[in-house]
Amino acid sequence: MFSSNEKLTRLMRHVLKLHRSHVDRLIRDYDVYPGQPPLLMRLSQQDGQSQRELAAGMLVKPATLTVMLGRMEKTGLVSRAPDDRDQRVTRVYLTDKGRIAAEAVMRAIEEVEARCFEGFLPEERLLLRRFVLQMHDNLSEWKPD
Amino acid sequence: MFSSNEKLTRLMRHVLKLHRSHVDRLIRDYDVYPGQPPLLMRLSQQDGQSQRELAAGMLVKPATLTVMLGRMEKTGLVSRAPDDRDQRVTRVYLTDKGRIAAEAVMRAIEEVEARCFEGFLPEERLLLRRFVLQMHDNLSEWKPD
DNA sequence: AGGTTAAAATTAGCTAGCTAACTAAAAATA
DNA sequence: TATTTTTAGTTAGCTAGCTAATTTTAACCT
Repeated sequence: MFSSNEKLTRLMRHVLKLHRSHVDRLIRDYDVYPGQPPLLMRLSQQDGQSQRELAAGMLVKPATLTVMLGRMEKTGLVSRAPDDRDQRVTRVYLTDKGRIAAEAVMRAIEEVEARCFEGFLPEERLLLRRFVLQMHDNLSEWKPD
Repeated sequence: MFSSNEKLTRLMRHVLKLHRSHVDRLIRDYDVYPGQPPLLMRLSQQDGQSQRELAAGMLVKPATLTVMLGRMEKTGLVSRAPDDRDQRVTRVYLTDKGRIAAEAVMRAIEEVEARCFEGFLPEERLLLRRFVLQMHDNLSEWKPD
């Protein structure tokens, strides 16, 4: 299915697509849509972050988050409240429903991740991480000529 | 920036995002939008494929392609014509403009790919491919319990 | 203090991807 | 042959992501 001159990045894209669709399937009953798991994870690690902080942590643009949070507020997963000190910033909180969803998401991710790296030795996992980090450094240090 | 308990898949997602944005930047002058490079590459390898074949090769749903091709027809990168034998199938062809864009895309991808794997030994590349293939197999053989 | 600059969030408008429901043509079958 | 089933493609409606422009509030600076 994947010939050996197939670009590795294409293969990686496909793997991540599978990863995401598995997670989606496992949390289908929680009103959580495909892009939202990372947000729920971050909020359950630290509740009440500003949208800017969340966007930075999720490597996503603030505008993307604005729309996403609007939807999640509507489905009752999060609530928003302005910061006391700085009226510009909006802080985001998990609702009870959101907390339940976040735990389901956490379990789902752990499960998919475990499957994904089944058969990997610990040192292979480390090596893989080193490779991906090197790819990251190669691409992020690259200023256009 | 990426703590060692950060999920590896998240890191991979970020790397692919960088990869895509670099390619986008390099082809900015050819009316080619982010999802279109894979399509142009496939068509330049074999012109006149059916939409179904293209969708399967790109690992994308046919409905996605319908919309995408509509846009690309409008920007003049591709043309569509019904198959002679089977009136259900639509075949897709590169225009002259599309062929020029496809070559630019090819150069851009090669350039980014080269950057991405700079400093990798050939055997490291192979090892990485083996890892990613194993991830792929782990996730695609997984039938939900 | 008052005017300017910077920062946080939103809005508008686009592309990409999905699912589900539909149409039309070909193939299979009774 | 007539009916049913399968296949290719489209349409509608959604989420996710982006950029660019706008608004509002805080910070800065003379």
